Amino acid sequence: MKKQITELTGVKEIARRANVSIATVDRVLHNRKGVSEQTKEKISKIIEELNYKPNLLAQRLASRKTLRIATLIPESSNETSFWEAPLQGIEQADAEIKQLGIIVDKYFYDQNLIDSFVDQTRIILESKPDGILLAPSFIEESVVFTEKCRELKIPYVLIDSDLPNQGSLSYIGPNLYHSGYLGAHLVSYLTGPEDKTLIVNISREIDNHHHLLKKEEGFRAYFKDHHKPDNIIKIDIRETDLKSIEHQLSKVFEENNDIKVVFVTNSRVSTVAHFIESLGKDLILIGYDFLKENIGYMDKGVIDFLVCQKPKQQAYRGLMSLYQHLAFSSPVEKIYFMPIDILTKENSSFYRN
Amino acid sequence: MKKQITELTGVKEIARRANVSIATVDRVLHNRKGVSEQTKEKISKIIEELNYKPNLLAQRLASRKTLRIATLIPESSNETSFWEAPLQGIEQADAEIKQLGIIVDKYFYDQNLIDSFVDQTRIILESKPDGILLAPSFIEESVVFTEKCRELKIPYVLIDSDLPNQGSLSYIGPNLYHSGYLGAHLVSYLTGPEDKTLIVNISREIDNHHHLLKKEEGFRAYFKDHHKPDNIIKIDIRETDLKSIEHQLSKVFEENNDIKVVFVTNSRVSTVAHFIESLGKDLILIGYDFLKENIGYMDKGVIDFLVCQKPKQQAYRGLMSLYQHLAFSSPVEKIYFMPIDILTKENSSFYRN
DNA sequence: ACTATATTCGGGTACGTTAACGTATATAAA
DNA sequence: TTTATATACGTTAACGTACCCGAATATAGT
Repeated sequence: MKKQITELTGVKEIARRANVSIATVDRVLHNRKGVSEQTKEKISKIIEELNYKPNLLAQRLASRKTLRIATLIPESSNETSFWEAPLQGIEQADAEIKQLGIIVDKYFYDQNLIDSFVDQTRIILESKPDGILLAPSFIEESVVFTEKCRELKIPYVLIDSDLPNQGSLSYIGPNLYHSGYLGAHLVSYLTGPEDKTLIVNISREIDNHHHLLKKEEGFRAYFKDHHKPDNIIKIDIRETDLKSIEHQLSKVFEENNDIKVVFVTNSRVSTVAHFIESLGKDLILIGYDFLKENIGYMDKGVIDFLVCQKPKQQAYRGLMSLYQHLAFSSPVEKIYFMPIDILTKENSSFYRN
Repeated sequence: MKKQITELTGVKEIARRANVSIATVDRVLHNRKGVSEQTKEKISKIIEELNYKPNLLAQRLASRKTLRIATLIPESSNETSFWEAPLQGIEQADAEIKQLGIIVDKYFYDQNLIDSFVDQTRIILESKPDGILLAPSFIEESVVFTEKCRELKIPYVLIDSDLPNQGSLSYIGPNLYHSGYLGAHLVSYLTGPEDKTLIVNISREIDNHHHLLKKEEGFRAYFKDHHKPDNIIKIDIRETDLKSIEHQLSKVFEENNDIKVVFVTNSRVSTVAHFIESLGKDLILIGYDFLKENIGYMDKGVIDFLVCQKPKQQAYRGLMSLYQHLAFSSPVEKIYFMPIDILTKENSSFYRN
């Protein structure tokens, strides 16, 4: 004897009301073919009326297919540990959805080797994943890659930096311009009219240099917009080893002794901190990203502010929205700008990266 | 003919290996009685070996019981819209888990009427929910309530402010002391040795005044810890209407004309902003919370910084961890301090409350 | 030895959905 | 008309777990 505790909703109920079998209901739900226009309409109407929402549990359970998502981000090098955070985000998301029939394949490339990026994209495409999470450091190569994805109808989500007009499912990351703008806003509180500000870009040409340029652009725009004198000096350092950096910095400081604020446009601020500490001057130092090294210098009082954009969350969110999209075809925000967080010595210990 | 695509794990496999029925395995898994020591041990061993993890989807699907969670927070009044955000968080979580067999019952109390709080707690207890999310504004009454919850073995999560040592499942909210400490840190960047700072507490006695005191404590502690002269004036305003506030403020400013920074210890900073704007002085104003009114004054440049702790997230997280706990008995962080976010004119539009 | 009761266990249905497979009917081609 | 072929739809096993119900066996009481 079957006890029917059946809800008043669900495919069964729809089928009952429409006087058809659940299979037919299923067909219109997934608009597969094999249903006459007439019955299709009838069923659709009932679905509407009942405001039917499928039971996600049952859906995933019954659907035998396991989804595969590939992730491609830089490996964290000994030069910067920045990419540890996104990796953690990926791993957290992985842990949460693996029990739901999703497999996450992680791929990495060397930020200094374009070829490694291209290689990995090839391997990924061969594996034919259902979705891709991508940190597109190399712009041109990424464009090529994402075009192929679109051909193959593989949805992809970008994190950390955007490729405009490339039809990604979503971009999740910073608004670089505004984060620079914010940096300048902070600086404006901290400087008098005589003080000079030094902008430091540390990056090999090969990196996604535009990242830094966007920030600098925002930074300068602030002073322009507020009609403030921008006593700004700028230095581009193209060798990312400690020695070159210190060498170049000391040159700048010899030539300018009225620098009050130093604004470093990326996470390599800790090396600058190292230099400034040895300099012994009382400067204000602003940089980017919640890295152990940086926090260390902030706790010591060498770094004053860090601007940060939750890299771990970016990756986590990216994977999750990919999952939501693939598993339940739920809508995804096309652009999700991360909040621009300001870290100081006094709130960094509460920060969630 | 049954096609068995059976995994190598799952109750079926355990049953097969142990040479028993799945019902018996189920008994062991939920350690219900009705299994001999012998077979119990045998099964347990196999479970261990296979490192069996139940399929959460199937588990929830098969479990007929729907969980009920009650939430109790202040209603948002016309004096402050602060509690709109937590309510949004509750609603978002509700939307996400309602399809998973969870019912969320929302209750509200008037922050100015203790009785309304007590009434609601009584009603909640009568409804015998499986879990409770609570914003415990009234300390003593909340203690009484949570004690009853413990007697009835109903787990509860606290948000916004903590009841120490009350055996809650979790506290999710600010670390008030540190948020005050951070405020002082910001102030220290913005003041010279001669400048005075005004602390403004706006709150009826009936509110959870300790909230403000904790912040003030942290604020003062900063100056002490850093051996800075604390040119601090403080004012307690016990009438929360605009008129009283302006009256009291103007008195203070008449008596002190060297005030440089104003630190308001809660979200009512917008009323102070209104006053300061009319005053026409170039002061630095720091306050709390991402409210429309406050953001308005920040955009106008009257409020310089807002400290904020994601009230929406607090409620969302609280409900979700309650759900995770009840549905899957997953572990819950006992204390989850929210990040202490710094908002300025330039990053507020990217903020996620 | 025979009933009464407790203990231990298996069979089987249900949760809500998917999808393979089969059947009936309509339409077109011979 | 017969046969092929597409179209429309229904039946049913399966996903992995929960738990009711009853059967088999053991133990105790007379």
